[in-house]
Amino acid sequence: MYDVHVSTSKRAQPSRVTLNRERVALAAIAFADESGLDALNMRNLAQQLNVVPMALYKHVANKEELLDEMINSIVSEIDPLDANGDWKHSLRHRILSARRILLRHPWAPRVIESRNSASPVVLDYMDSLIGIFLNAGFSLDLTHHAMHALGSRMWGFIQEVFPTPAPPSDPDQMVAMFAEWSVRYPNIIEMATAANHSDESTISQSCDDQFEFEFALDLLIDGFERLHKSGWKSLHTKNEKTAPLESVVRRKLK
Amino acid sequence: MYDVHVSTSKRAQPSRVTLNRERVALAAIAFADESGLDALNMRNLAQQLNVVPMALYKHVANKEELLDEMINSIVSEIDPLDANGDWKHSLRHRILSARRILLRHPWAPRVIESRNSASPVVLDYMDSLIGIFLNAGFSLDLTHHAMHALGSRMWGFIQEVFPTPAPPSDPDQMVAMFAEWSVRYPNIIEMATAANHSDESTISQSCDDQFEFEFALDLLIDGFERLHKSGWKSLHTKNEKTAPLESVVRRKLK
DNA sequence: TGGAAAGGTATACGTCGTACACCTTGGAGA
DNA sequence: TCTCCAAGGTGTACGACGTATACCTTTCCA
Repeated sequence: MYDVHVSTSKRAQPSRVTLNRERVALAAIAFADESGLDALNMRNLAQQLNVVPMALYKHVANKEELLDEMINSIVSEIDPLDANGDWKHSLRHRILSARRILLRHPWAPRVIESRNSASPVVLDYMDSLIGIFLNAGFSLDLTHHAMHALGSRMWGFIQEVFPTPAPPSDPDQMVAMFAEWSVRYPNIIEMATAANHSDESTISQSCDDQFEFEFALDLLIDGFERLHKSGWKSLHTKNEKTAPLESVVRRKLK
Repeated sequence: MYDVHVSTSKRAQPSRVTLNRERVALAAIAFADESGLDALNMRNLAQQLNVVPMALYKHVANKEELLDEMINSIVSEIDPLDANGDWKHSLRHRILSARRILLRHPWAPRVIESRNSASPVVLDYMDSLIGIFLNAGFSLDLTHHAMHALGSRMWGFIQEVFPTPAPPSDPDQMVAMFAEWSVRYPNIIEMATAANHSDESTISQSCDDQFEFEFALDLLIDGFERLHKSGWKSLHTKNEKTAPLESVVRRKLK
């Protein structure tokens, strides 16, 4: 599987120009980049490729698989691991590379979150991140918790839930809204308008997503480092039941 | 708006049993809890309420609005802010309360992430979290970045992206998979089976989501505290353009 | 040269959200 | 008491979408 363009011995490449799984995925990515994920459906994509909708099903089993393939394609663009440098740099670099790619494909977070199992390409990426921790001497459990703590940030994004609505364009309405919000949501308003109240503050209306991302990422990474250096171990009570995978495998192997 | 059950002076409550926005939302929540979000559609929900699908549209404009209302309903269950106690406790308590509610409604994260603007109920909750920081003396910009850093965690969840697939139930297949993965994803396997390799480790196969959540939450909260105590200010270059909301309001008000 | 496999096509079905026109019911004002 | 009207429920139908199924076409190897 996933050997998309090896030409098998059974059959050479057909001379006729033809679709394949990769070309379909790339077209889908381009289409989603341009027209948005909601506009991406099998009919539109087929039209884009000058083909009838059902033709796509010769290359992907269904739409879910198409979405999987789109994610595979962009995940494999993430910068490969550079072995040089300390773990903090490697980790940070890898994650920020993932982020750069996601910024080019704004639909990707939604698609990633809707997947329900990881493909080999995705597992490769996760494995490499885990490897960064383990090679730096992190304990297995700290590594485990660190990966969870990164959450979707390890994919280069966090979902910004509930963006506050954009202020209305009509000035009168804006003033009305401002007045109402000042009473009902005083803290939101205070924070949102901070840029003009204090020269020390750096918040602006259009806040810098990249900065926010790195702020949280570094907070976490520094936290990991501190825990690691202090020899942190979780006090978490041990779950007695044996891990099913491991136990069965042991039985079979002996 | 949102005055769902005030009885207007124009018309008393009809004696006939009748639907209203709230009953529709509650039925939708119950249905989604029981049958999953995918099974929630207007036809099924109508059937649940012994009513024809189009009847629902007398109470919600469309399905999106129904989803909004479902979120409103569960967000307003979050424990109210307790003024006593220090900010860390208040913040932690509020967020863990949100989490408890989400655990009862597993569909909620997906719905929350699909909303594209915050309702008043949701803004109330955000305002109260911001208030916790500000009342503790946090600077406006640190508060701002802290809110972003919490990300979806402030709603009591993080999306667990790409859960590794469950091992196959057939033991032979499981062994095969284990062997393959050990080669291709050595770090994942090492971490996943850590529980059985070391008595010091506390990782088990079914890892404790609640622990992971609190681990990351506390890591962030401790980070916030450290930055606050050290008088942290962002070095982030100031965005010169004036905030549009604020500037227009100032012009109008003077 | 034949035939099978790969790849493209045509038609059609089921599910879903929801527009639109309609009917029913129950109180408020005459 | 009658009337009317608005709130609320109904029935039908349409368009968008994913995709099953059967079919046709091209290509290339045996």
